[in-house]
Amino acid sequence: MGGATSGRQASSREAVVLIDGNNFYASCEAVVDPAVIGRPLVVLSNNDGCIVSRSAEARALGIRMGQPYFQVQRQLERLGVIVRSSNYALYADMSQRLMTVLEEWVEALEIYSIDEAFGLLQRPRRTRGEGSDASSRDLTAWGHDLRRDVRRRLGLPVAVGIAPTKVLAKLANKWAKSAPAGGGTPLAVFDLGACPSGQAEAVLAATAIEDVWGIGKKLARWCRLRGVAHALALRDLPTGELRQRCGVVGVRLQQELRGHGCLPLELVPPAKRETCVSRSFSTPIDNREHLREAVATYTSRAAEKLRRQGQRAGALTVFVRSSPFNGTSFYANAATVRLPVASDDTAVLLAAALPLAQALFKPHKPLQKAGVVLQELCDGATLQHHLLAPLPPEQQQRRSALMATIDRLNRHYGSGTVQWAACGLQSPWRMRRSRLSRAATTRLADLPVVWARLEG
DNA sequence: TCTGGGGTCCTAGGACCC
DNA sequence: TCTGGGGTCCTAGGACCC
Repeated sequence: MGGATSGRQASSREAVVLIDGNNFYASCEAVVDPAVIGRPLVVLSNNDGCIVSRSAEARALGIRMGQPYFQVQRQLERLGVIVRSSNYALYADMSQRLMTVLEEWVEALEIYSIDEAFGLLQRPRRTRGEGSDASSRDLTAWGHDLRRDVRRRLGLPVAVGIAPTKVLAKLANKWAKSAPAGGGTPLAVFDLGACPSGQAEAVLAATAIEDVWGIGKKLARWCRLRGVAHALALRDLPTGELRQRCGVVGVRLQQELRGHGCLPLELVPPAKRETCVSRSFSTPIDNREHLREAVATYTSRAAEKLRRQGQRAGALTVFVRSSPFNGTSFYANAATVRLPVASDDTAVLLAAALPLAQALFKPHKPLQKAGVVLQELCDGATLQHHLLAPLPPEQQQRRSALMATIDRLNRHYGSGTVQWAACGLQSPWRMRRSRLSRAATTRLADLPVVWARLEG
């Protein structure tokens, strides 16, 4: 078993708060290009594949999340919707700024994803003579202050959900963002923990089972068949039955719905167990050389991530697949190698990955996607010297210094400034990002690189 | 023509050991 | 002769998340 955990559970006097960015990617685009404020805008996934974020105005036009772009391209043009390729450098930077602000507002913060974080804070004690209204007003007012601060400093809209547990905080946050039954604007801040119990139950009863955190497609279908249509019914389902179908995960979820916290806040992100880089190709790959280039590119990106995380990999998997959509015979395959000694050296990882790419390629099986997964990750500081090490210690140190220099150059002058020859240049399979926003909050040096790609 | 990417956790079942 | 049963480790696959 692992060592000490960094998790922290809310005490009975504490509240869990979930803060997340509304339409985060679309909102980031509006921050760097105020001309789009108030206009319908969508952000596309990698390769300009699907819609992954919509401004409120785009939502109001009935544009659906996850919809393939090519299916709605015409419609978007007709409606005058602004379309952006995803700009992860921008979103990651805005995310970091957001988290920095949030840290000032809570006692402990768990960064849960690029656009959301859980926090812990003390629930104000009720003084004599005050009803639940007073306590509610306190944290709700706190939430509105926080929203104003984030809006003023970053230009981002956020919603705030407050409750005794994480699952309930997610639910409260969803409630805060949904429009009230009679119409009107959403609350933006909602404190479930301050409601009288009848009112809290009404909120649970109004939350569709599909909207409960932890209930995905499969479990939602089972719940519906079982007559469990909303969060309240799930909360009150016999535990034995839930355990049968969903195991401990389901039981924990139910406990959290009942207000008994069993998902602690992870205050220090746990070390990654694996790291993956994968992409779909802009055009299918039907040639061995291109697959080698793609796998080399993903491997060197994965190696960079590994070094940034301060880790080494003990095993490496390459996977490939054809398109699942075009009806012809589907091909998917993967191969794994163990490294004799865990490594974070791009050259070592390339030497392991390229033969796998070679072996996985099949003529007449055009590939749509490939990826590299680094596994059996361990702390980079340990395991420096080993009897089986391929290089003597002083040469290993020179390799590490070389990697660090390459990483510095790429960070400073833009990704791809220094790269391995095996990665190829100007290859036809590289990602499509035809509508990338230009403005960057990150380093100026990134700008020429972006432009060069667009013009090339 | 064109349908995202990167993770985690849990369980079941087999191999192996004593 | 007797052919048990519990533990651990590993892997594959399923389900979920944003």
